[in-house]
Amino acid sequence: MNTVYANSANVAERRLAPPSLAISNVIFALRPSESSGRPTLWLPLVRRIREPYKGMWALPGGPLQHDESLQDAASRNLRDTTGLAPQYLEQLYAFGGLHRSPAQRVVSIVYWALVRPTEAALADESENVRWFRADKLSELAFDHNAIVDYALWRLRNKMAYGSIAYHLLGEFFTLAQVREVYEAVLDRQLDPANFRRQIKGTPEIEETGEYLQGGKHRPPRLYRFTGTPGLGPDNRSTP
Amino acid sequence: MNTVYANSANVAERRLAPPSLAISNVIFALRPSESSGRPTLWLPLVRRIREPYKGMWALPGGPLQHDESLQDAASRNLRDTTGLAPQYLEQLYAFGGLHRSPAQRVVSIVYWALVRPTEAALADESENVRWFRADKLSELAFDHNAIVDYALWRLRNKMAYGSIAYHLLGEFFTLAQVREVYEAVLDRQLDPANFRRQIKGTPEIEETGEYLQGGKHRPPRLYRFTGTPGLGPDNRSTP
DNA sequence: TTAGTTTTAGTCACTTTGACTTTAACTAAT
DNA sequence: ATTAGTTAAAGTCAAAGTGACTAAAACTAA
Repeated sequence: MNTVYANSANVAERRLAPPSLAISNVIFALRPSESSGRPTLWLPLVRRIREPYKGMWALPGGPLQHDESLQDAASRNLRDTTGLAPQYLEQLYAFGGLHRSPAQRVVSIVYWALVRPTEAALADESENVRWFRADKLSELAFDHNAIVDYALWRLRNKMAYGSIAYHLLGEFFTLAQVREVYEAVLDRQLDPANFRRQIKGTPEIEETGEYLQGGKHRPPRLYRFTGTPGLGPDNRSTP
Repeated sequence: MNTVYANSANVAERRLAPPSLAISNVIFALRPSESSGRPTLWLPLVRRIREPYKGMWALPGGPLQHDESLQDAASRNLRDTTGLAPQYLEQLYAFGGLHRSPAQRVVSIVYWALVRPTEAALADESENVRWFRADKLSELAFDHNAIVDYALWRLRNKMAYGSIAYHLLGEFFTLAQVREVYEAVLDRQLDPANFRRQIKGTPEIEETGEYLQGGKHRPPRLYRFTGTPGLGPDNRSTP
């Protein structure tokens, strides 16, 4: 039942504050690694400016406003903290352990997002907002390391099945670029020829007449993704 | 404090109150269909005894207590309302649309559960708690029809990949019984020979020396499931 | 004893997958 | 201008997996 049980709670329980509700975001984007130059996964974090965990890095997030849905809250927070409008946004999980935050009980509904590299390059960065490599994070505030781990697990999972990699790329891309996304996320090399065969088998990938010029070698053909984002219960309107 | 808002009779004030947090459960179990006798999916619903949606059927659920995790709250509610201790319990989704409940904003964190038929048979049933066929539900309270639809989608999805069907069966089962589970959930016939080949290929299925006696035909061998439940972020301790 | 039914094993064509080879098309160096 | 080097793109081949089907084995009921 979804009704509020405020009346049925006994006095002792009523004195305790109800858990507060917050939204957090795990935002993935590709950036070239400083060392190899190959694309790798990065995510933006914000520095906490108050207790608890003051000074530590944490996932962007904030309280849920009364007039916005969960998804809207995630979108807004994304825009507010990083200036990003994600290409892909999906609910990850609701974290509600008892001791996630000292003193106050917080239930965090976490979303995960994918943004294109062009957008990620424009993202606000400042003293208190910075991008980090997703696989080389230091200790974060709260349980945010575990949350990022789970988001990475979901990303790898969805990548292996669904067609999600394209949301990390621009509108036009080469098949080698798609392969680099897979290699970055799955963290292993893939055979170029076999990978190409598989990708070309998916109907959501469309050949364009264009070729990527300016490279050092044979110019690769450009492709376009014509599919739609995934289908959670909130956005099943797009079939 | 929550009582300030909850006791307020003013709807406008309640709109501004922080959303209240509730837990709901979609509980699946197999029961023989009245018509065909073949196993089909059923779930327990509770009748609402107060507004809103008074008199209508709804998913079991209730508020989140201050001293229990989300998963614990789901377990407890399951036990309280139906007397069940599920074989499988996993978070489904957090539903937080603005108008899910009239007057008050409610965010529901929904869990879904699988229970064995032996347990399901023992479940409490009363004037206000009854089991219904999952594919023949009437109009439920709130957005609970959509929630059940999504839970069904997840169940079918997980069934197609992971080894989850066994949580709807007892400790020992025949391969034909496993096939019946798949047929009930996926709602299509499967070739017995090919299905058997596939299931026998999974390492989590163990042959026992026992055979199911008392049937009308050749006695089938009994098997046992040796795998572990799925791995959400909350229960990744079992690898 | 026989007919009927389910369990269990096996066959065969077709598809998919991983490893590998070959050719095409371009740039950079000689 | 030619050649070496590199990537793009297509193709080959064997192994593994899948769907449709056949057939034998093992039981009950008539």
